[in-house]
Amino acid sequence: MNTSFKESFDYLFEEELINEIGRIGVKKSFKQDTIIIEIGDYIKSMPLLISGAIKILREDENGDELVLYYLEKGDTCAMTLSCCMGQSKSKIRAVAETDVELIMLPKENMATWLGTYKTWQNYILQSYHNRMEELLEAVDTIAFLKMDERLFKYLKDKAMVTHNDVLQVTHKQISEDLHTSRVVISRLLKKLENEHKIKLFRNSIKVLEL
DNA sequence: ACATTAAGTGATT
DNA sequence: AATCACTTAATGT
Repeated sequence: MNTSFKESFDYLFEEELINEIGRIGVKKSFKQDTIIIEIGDYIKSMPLLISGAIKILREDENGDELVLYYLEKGDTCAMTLSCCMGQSKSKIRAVAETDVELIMLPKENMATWLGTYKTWQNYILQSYHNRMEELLEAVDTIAFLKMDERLFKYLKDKAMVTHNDVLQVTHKQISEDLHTSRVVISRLLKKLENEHKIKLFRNSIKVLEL
């Protein structure tokens, strides 16, 4: 396999495992905004994220979306893990937030590796732990924070995963991610701008306070 | 020049 | 916080 992969996982796994992943894994790329996993998909392999960021969404019966959390380099998808264990379908949608590179591993291997590689076991358990934390954070955000705080957190998160304080996004797109209306977003963004936390442009927003 | 899309705003619920 | 109705500004054809 290639060097970008090693760089990403060097510090996580022993050499043997790295080599095995290199042998078995299949590298895939996704362009920005493409859907990587759709709700209802059966999952036959699990992804390891090498570069880029992935947005994890939930959707209700009307097709309205809500962003749960982001995945970054070195992360894997906990939904995939639980899908691989059981035989259930994906209950979330994964969309490439930026251009994405990842390695697909057949689900058969990830089960056997749990026994053979200590570092792998650690990684999987740790991933579950992290995802769980992020999920709780997402619940807190939705349940306890007001819309303006949610919005600012959303902007900061987005700036974080893209490593760019200038976000290429319209008010309408934001309202869809946060499951609210465009007018509300426009108003709150205006307020944030007056508080000098952000700067507004057409089709983009610069985050000033990170 | 005209149509389309993004964004701003007051009023109402 | 959501919705309506309307305005203004930017951009594409």
